[in-house]
Amino acid sequence: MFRTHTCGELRIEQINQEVTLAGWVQTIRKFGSITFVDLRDRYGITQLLFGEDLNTQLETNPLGREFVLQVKGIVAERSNKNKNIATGEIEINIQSFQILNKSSVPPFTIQDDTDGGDDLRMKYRFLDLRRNAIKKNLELRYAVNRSVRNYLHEKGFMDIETPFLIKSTPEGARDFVVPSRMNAGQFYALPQSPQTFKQLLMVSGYDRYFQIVKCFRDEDLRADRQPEFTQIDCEMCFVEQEDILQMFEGLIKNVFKDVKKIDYTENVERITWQEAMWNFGNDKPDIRFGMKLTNLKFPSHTFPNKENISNLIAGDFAVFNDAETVLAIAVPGCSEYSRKQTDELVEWVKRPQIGMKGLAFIKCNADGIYKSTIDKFYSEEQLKAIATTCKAQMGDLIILIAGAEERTRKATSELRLEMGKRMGYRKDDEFKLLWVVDFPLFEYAEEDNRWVARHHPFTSPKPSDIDTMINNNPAIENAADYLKHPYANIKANAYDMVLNGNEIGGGSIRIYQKELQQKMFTALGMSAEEQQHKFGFLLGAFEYGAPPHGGIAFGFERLCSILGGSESIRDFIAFPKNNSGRDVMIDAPSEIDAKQFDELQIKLNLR
RNA sequence: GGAUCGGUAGUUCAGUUGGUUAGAAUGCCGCCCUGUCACGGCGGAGGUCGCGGGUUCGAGUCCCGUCCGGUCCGCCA
Repeated sequence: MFRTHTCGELRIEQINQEVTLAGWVQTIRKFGSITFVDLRDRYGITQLLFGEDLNTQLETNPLGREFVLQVKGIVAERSNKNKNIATGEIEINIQSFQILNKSSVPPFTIQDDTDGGDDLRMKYRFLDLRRNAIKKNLELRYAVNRSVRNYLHEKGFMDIETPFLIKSTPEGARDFVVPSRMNAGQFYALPQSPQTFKQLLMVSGYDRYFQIVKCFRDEDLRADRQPEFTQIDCEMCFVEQEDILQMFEGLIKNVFKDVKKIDYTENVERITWQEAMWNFGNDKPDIRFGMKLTNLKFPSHTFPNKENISNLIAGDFAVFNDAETVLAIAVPGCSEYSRKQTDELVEWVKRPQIGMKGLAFIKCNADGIYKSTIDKFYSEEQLKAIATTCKAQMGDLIILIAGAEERTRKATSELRLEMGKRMGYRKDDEFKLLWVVDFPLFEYAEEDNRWVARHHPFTSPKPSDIDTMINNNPAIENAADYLKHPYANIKANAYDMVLNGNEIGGGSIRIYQKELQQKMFTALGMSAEEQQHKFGFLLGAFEYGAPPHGGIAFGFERLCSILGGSESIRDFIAFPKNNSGRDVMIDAPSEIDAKQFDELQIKLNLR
């Protein structure tokens, strides 16, 4: 037998047993005639004791870090126990050992707090993966995977694989393309998601489908974005939005229970997209804390059902008077902020990523005095009225931001998150789920002067908006007035699941009637010929008894990273790509042989 | 496409207004050490300061270009 036990399982109960272990040398501590070696494998670390009798053998066969070792010995109780590791009460008195393989000195230490930088760790990812920190993340990933599979299996979902070599559809993200040798001059695309296939499966009657599946998008990357990533992709027939929300908040709650031992019993809060934008300036709000935005001034067409209260800030302050939007947040207990601290916040919003020109502050001092940077323009009564509207308490610091609607709302949202972080309201071990519902169906793409689907072109409008969609011409005469077009207010049967301010999943009830789907494609500027060419297979399928259906997809790595309390999804991928989409370990992408080009009948034309 | 930060020993970093022989920690090598577990002690080796050009008596340090990496904006239905 190669090994009788792993390096993580021996305890005091196994004393005096003869065991064989195999693993990697973590550290060697030599004390004259005796030598301690920590032997590591996936399961833990066990201390080996090499006695005096093995010294000659160790001299001819010296050990080094990361050597692969097989040892035979007797489990013994330690005289000095190590409470920090699970096997810390025992050690192995080595009788014989064999070096199974040597190792070069690793370029960084294989430890929890490694000395290796990101770049180096990616290049030697196979060594990085030996580290506990990464192993723990992959274990978490597998635990989430198992939990999801178990839940969906229990609910009658069926895992069906869909193809990776599919047809390119320029709608949405940029496709990765794969040239076809047998069909020279033609290309497959790698799927951005199995969207159309899972809808076809619904037409086929597989009424509960799921897949934990790779998706590919050729867009620029971020810490939380990889060119290939995994989705938990689900679809159901004969369901309404409510059925989906119930089913899949159940899924995530089950993951909390299985993986984090958290009993998430409360109902998941729901908020409309418009309320999210109004209260948080963001369609994926972090609701672990309050600090909601106060809309002091805003363009009326953005929130047609909201009352404008800009008279509250009427006065001589040109910045507010000229601004399209003025928003405020009340930060609890920060009225004592020094000039230096407020200046620092101003610098923070001036960074190009935020791009605001400045901030105004009102300090609601504990003694009931309002002290502000805009005292010159507003009376004490006005400041008090603003503070009341912002629901500020004594001791709060009100921060006011003014500017163009979109940018200001975004900046305020960022500032809210930043202040939430600084105030310690965003704890890694607190989890708050949220459904954001009733997204707009369309977005306006200025560069093309046309509508684009906010979610995707298969998303159905709210039943009450179907007539608006069918009876109106999508054409926009005046680009500046696109918000006045009836399409701007059409709401979709779409929903996102948000966890701690991160979109972890999104989906919709789909269109299942051919005519409505055609109207949708037309609205997106597709001619009848284009529709047939790109999506003829789907429109055709809708002629043969397509059932009402809908679904959702979760970003698997993102979910794992939030559960693991990490910012980066890379730590949850065994072999991730870097910022430029490179795998620095295998050095991909790379050039291909002239022969390959020849077979594909492709000629490079690099610019 | 854009902004920004970084690149110095195997590794992580420091390096002053431009000025002698570029340092520390850790790792590595050698010797000593029978209870360590971040072992300890003594000694040693280890550098194209990313690359190219420029300014200067003199450049790790200043300037220009370039490559690589991180973060962000645009982009990501």
